[in-house]
Formats: sequence, structure tokens, C-alpha cells
Amino acid sequence: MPVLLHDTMSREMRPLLPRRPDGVYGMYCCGPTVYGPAHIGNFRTFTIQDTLRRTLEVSGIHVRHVRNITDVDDKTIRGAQAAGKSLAEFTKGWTDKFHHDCQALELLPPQVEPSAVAHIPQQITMIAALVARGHAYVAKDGSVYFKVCSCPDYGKLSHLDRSNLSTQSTNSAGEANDADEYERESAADFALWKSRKPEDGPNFWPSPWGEGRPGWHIECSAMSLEHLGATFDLHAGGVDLCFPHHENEIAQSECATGVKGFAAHWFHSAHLMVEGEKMSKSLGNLYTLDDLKAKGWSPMEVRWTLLSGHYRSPLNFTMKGLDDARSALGKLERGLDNLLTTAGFTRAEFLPPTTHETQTAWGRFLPAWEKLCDDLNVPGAFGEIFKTLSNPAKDLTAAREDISGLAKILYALGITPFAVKAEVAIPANIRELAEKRWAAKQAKDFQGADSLRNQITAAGWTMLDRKDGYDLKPGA
RNA sequence: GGUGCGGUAGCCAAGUGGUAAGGCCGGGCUCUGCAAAAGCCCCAUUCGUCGGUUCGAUUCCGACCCGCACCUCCA
Repeated sequence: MPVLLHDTMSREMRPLLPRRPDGVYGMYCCGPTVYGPAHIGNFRTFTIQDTLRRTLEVSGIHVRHVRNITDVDDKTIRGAQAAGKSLAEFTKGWTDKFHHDCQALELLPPQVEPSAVAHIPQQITMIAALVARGHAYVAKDGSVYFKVCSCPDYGKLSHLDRSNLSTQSTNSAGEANDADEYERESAADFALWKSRKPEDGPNFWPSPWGEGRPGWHIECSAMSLEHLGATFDLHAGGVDLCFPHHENEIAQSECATGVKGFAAHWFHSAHLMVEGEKMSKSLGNLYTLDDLKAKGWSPMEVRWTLLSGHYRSPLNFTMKGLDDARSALGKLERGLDNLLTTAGFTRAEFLPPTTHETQTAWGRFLPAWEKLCDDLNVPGAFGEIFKTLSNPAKDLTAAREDISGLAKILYALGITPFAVKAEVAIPANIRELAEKRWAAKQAKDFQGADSLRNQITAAGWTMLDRKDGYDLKPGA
């Protein structure tokens, strides 16, 4: 069953199938700018991209996933200087942090993770090609700009009106867009190479146009060409990148290589809201994974929450949503436990699928898989999973088929049940009260047991009795 | 103003030309010394508003209202 996905450029639902003869599906995702910790909005996009990649893999497609690291731009340079570190040292730290968070969120590592700094020669080569072909010009200060009017179909991705663009010299805030705007022939033109400025410090590279550094947009064009070729299957990013970043990438790449059809499919995911408001530093709602961990949420609960809405709709991220996710994950685990019992398996035997051959059983989870294949409908798939789980499997054989299907679905979603919960240290005094209460209960001293329960509750803990013992958890 | 997305129960959120998935919360019951957990059951005559097409529309068409995003910092 092919995976169907909405394409931004054609605005159509299209099947995702490898175009290359070797069957490899090339997927390029705009990665993070490593000047600080990524926030959950960034991770919504990366989690959705990861889910698409996993879904393609389960459908039997061999994916080559490329996600770049932007390690040179205004923010990284400024950050490095503020931290008193070299650019490389500064971005290495934040890249490591990003990888750590990705791992916690079960994001599969891309096959290739190119760095912009490591691809400066390729960027220079591409800029030189653009200059040679008349698509770029060198300004007096040694900066190089892309000549938007030289690209007749500029705007085809975002469907923007070109005449409107060329007259626009201020942004929505009414500010001039660039200090060097007078260097440009047209306000719509954008920088390919930025000439060296004093504030860049030691961060400049030689080029045929003098010392400087690459513009932001050219990075992705050069890296996708290097690792996927002049045309490839899918390009992904957040909606905000649609214009101008992706539009510029198309123009640069197609004009530099002379090959039309840069990316066959454009995949954009909607933004994340927090508690009903746009995320911003001033509102103080720019959560990182660490912020949420500190509030007691597990990365898996965060992943579930990030996936709980369709990728093309804005998602309102709330603490209530995390709470819902926790309950839902618990329900999933209980349902899976039932299935494993019927199948005669232990939890340890529930493993992610190592191969994703389409002929292996889906059991009753085929409808859930069909949802996922239909424009990556994750909420729909969640619904189907729970609907199926609410009915017991008929027998051992049926349960085993179900488990095969569910394992593949959960792999595609990147949901790992039975994750080890964070062990909360129980204070000795609480432990002591609990022991006393348990003893009192065994002795049928219910008055004493109730009194001890009250003390435990007052101390901020909850004692949960089982037949053969008890559990303690923080909170009322 | 331009472009795009969306308005479905208390909250989150799928979906369909034939009479509304699922999750959370809430309510009831069972179990339980109590409490919790768990299990079972219940929980939208209705899908922003108004028209149109139709035997039938939440689903198609039109208008309108409202919300959101992007329009050269942004996942």
C-alpha cells in the first residue's frame, strides 16, 4: 500500500514512491540551527518528519534521510562570541545536546547529517555556477546576490505574486529588511554570499569574491545536491520555511544545476502553539525537552503529545495534553499486555520489527496502518488502535498476528511502550510510614492504617494497595 | 491587502453524500476494610452561520462570520 501525502507545491495528495532506479527514497529535512537548545516546536517538526520516515520504512521503502545542521549564521556567530567560544566549539555543544534530545524522543538518526560549515566549498561552487549562468551578481562590497528576476518561475512553491514581492522592501514590522539593501538590485534578491564584516570575528572563509560566509539559503541547496543529487524525492520543513527559504532553494538549485524539478514532493508541517498562544521568548512559553522533564514528563509522553494532532493543523500544546498522553499511553500498555497474554508472550518478547516486509501480518491493525498511509493521519491511527484494543483477540494465533501488526504501527509512530519510568526516590520517612501502615492493615488495625494513610497523603505521597503489597507515588 | 489552513461534545481530535472514530475529563456499576488502580457501562438527533444542489449534507456549491499561519529572523 503506497503512502499518500499532501504536496505543498501541487496542493494534491500524491503517492510517495522512489523515483531512482535503485529504489532509494531521498528525503531532505531542514535541520536545526545550533545556537541553543531546540524547543518543542522544533521537535514537533522533527518528530513528524521522523514519523514519515518510519512509515515509509514500514511500507517497504528504503529511505535515505538527510537532515542538516546549520552551524554558521548570525545567531550561531553571535552566540559563540557571547559565550567566548570558537564557533566550532559552540555549535558542537548544541549539536550534541540536540542529538541527546532526539534520542530521548526516539527520533531515528538520519543516514546523513551534513554540517553547513563542512560544505562551504560546495556552496562556493554553486554560487560560482549561478554567477556564471547570470543568475547572480556581485555587489560592490563583495557580497553575492541571487537575481530573482532571472528565474521566471520563482514563487511556484508558495504561489506568491512576484510583482508584490519585488516592491516589498520592508517586513511586516515595517522595518527595512537588510542593512545592505542598497547593495541589491532588487529588494526581492537575497544573499548567497555575505562579505566579511567586523562583527563576524574569525568566522569567515575565502572565496572568489573575497572573504565572507555563505548566506543561509544556499546551505541547504548545496548539501542536498551533495547528498541526494540535483533532484530527489521529498523535501520537508516547517511551514514558515516555505517562503522564502524553500522558494529560494528551488531557485538556486534549479538555476545552478539547470535541472528542473528540485524536489518531487514538498512536505510542510504546521506550527505548535503553547496553551493557546504563539510560542515566543517574551511569553516565556518556549519549552525545551529539559523544561518538560523537570516538570515530570517523560520524552515518550512528549512525543505522544506532539503527534496527537494532524501535521497540517496547528497543534495546541498544553500540560493537560501531556496529562492526556500519559493516560492514553497507560491504556495502550494495558491493552498490549492483554494481547501479549493471549499470545503467550512476555513484555520482553515484544520487540520492534527488524524487517518491514509487507507480507507479514497486520492482524486487526490494518485499519490503523491505512490511516497512517493516508496523509500521515496519526490521530486517526491512534483512534483505530484503541478501537481494536478494546476488543480481545480471539485466540493465540489471532493475537500473534495482531502483535505483528501493532509492533509495526508502533514502530512507525515511534511509540515505545513499557519504557522505563523515571524512578522517583522515596524518602525514608515515607517508606517507614508505608511499612507501618501495611503492617497495621495486615493486622486489621484499620483505624491505625487510615491514620497513617493521612500522614502519607499530607506528606505529598499516595499509597496504592495491591493484593500482595503496595506502591508509592508522589502527588495526591 | 496577498496567499494558505481551519472552525466537530467540557477539553484534545478523526471522519463521511445515507445518518458522528478514538483519547482525556465527568457520571454510574463491579471490585475493595478505606483510598486508589483496574474492568464494564453511559456521555454530540449534531458537526461556525445562512442559503443552494440532493430522496438525503456535517460531508458538495455559494455567501457570510470567526480563528490561525506566512508574506524576506523563525521548525
